[in-house]
Amino acid sequence: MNPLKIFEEETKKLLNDALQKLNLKTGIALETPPEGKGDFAFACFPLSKILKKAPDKIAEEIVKNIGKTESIEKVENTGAYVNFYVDEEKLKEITIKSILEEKGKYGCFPQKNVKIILEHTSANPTGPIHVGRARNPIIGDSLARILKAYGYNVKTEYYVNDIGKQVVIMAYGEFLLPKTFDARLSQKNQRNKADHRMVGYYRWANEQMEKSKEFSEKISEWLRRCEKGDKEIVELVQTSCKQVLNGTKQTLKRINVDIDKYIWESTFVKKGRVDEVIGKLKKSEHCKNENGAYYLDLESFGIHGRDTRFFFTRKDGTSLYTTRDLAYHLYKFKNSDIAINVLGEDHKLETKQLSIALDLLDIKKKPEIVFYSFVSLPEGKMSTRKGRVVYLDDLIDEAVERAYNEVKKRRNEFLQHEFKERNEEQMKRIAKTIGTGAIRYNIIRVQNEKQIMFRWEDALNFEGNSAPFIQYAHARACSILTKADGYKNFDVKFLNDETEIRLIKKLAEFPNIVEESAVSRKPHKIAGYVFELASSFNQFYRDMPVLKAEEYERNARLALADCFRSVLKNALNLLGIDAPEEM
RNA sequence: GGGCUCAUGAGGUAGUGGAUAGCCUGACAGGCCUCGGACCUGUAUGCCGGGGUUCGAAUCCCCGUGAGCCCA
Repeated sequence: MNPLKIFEEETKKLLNDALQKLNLKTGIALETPPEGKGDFAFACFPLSKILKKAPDKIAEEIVKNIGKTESIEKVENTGAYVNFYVDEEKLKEITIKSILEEKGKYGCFPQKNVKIILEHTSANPTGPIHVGRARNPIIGDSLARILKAYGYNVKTEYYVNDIGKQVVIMAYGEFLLPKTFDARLSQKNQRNKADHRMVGYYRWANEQMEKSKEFSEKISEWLRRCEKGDKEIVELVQTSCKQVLNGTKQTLKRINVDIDKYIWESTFVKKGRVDEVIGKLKKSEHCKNENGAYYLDLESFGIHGRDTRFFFTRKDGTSLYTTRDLAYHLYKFKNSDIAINVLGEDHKLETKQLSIALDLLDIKKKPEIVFYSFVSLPEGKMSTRKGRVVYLDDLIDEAVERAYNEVKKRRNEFLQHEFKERNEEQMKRIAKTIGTGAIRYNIIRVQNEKQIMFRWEDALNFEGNSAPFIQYAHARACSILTKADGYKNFDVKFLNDETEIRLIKKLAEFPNIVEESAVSRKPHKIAGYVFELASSFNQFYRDMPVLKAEEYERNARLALADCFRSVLKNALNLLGIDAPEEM
């Protein structure tokens, strides 16, 4: 249930009735007023023009005409605003009751029977995932969780680029340099993980290409054969890609990202889907030919300069990346109602071309794109080829290690009072929860389009606006509940402190936040909410003793703490961040 | 050169055309040492510049400046 919705509907109805009595016809847009001025507000400025009256006079008249109702306790105007105050007793009761009844389901919406294919990550399998692109799985996975909570049937997909120059370069490197090269690699890279091993071949082959024309030509030959579907080459390339992909999956698993399906680009060539696309595009009136290579002339679509010509075949008839991507999208639309792609900002032009080509193919559906900007280093953009990167694996290691040291230090202090045994296994688990949580949170809290400069001290921030701060609030609440050993017969009327009311209102907001975040496809809204929720709890925690309180207060406050930890856990779950019971 | 995106205290970041622009870090001044200090309170510093639309602009439009990305 959405507690606030009930009050919002009631407010709209009251307002509507009042406006009708005054013979006013206008849309009702409610705002959230600043603190201390109620819960919903209606601005009368636009009406003053129609009525030729001062807006505060109109507000006064509306207030006079507002009827009585159960849910709204008070209505008054401040200046040109009509402010509505909810009946707090009722709100408290509904909110606490909903949360305790629905538990993990609080904040979830009914199933919509709408299928979404959400493509994310889809990094070229030529090396480990680096921090520059780490936003992709984190945004994609969080968004998938949020959309599921909002009631969509979501399946995530990773599009594996196993055709194309980059993967051919890597495969050729591996082909030429088997085991002997491994020894050389291990000096630079101690991590025994397939993706970290394979990137060595990729880098080596790139160096050779720059040095030798012959080498470069050999790669081109392989690429041609690969694109034509030459069995031998395709298999070699796929074997290389699979190794890298295995490493990628492990890395993603470490940050709680699990992708439902891996779709191989080559399958669309094999199954003839790409040829179908090419055939249809050739029939378009915008199709032209230059030396045997086919392209679409996009000038009439408002694309100028060199981008006007969108090539979809080469001279030898083989397809290009975007052509194959078109075939992939036809598959997506066949299998879903909505297709969402999480892509780096470098794919913007390509996406535009794809969308026009879909029009020409008479496909009404278009993919929705969630773009994000890169995380860059102070010395420039990250590059796997140049070796100027911070790998996600290294960042995770560092974060988990730092978290472990913190946990150990704090536990030593804490255990002096608690006489508990220190458990190595448990500390490691907690460190993982904290370390990976910190990474996910620090990336997801910033809006996608903002460019982020990677700095170790920011990425590993454990204080203030960070995951550990939020997780700690959860652990605190859990600790109180464990010590209390249950509660019963609580009555919400004992929750009257300012900090208690504020916390309850925050809890009541949650379903609205999920909705906003899902509809706008902006996961960072959840991150903002989670922080505000934890802050509200900390203020309550400071002012209101729970365990030492008198029986009635104690029970009510325990119920509130219980609600808090439950909602916080649900919200963190939408971001793929674990909520530890101890830290 | 053309296109897309971004610009908010010292650094970082939120902000739905509407009320006093929130928050984090750092600085300074405090509280509490509690139910587990990864806490809480207060102070100082801010909407890139210039036009426009509007009763009202950080938010929308135009021009400029700077950064990122793409195409050449």
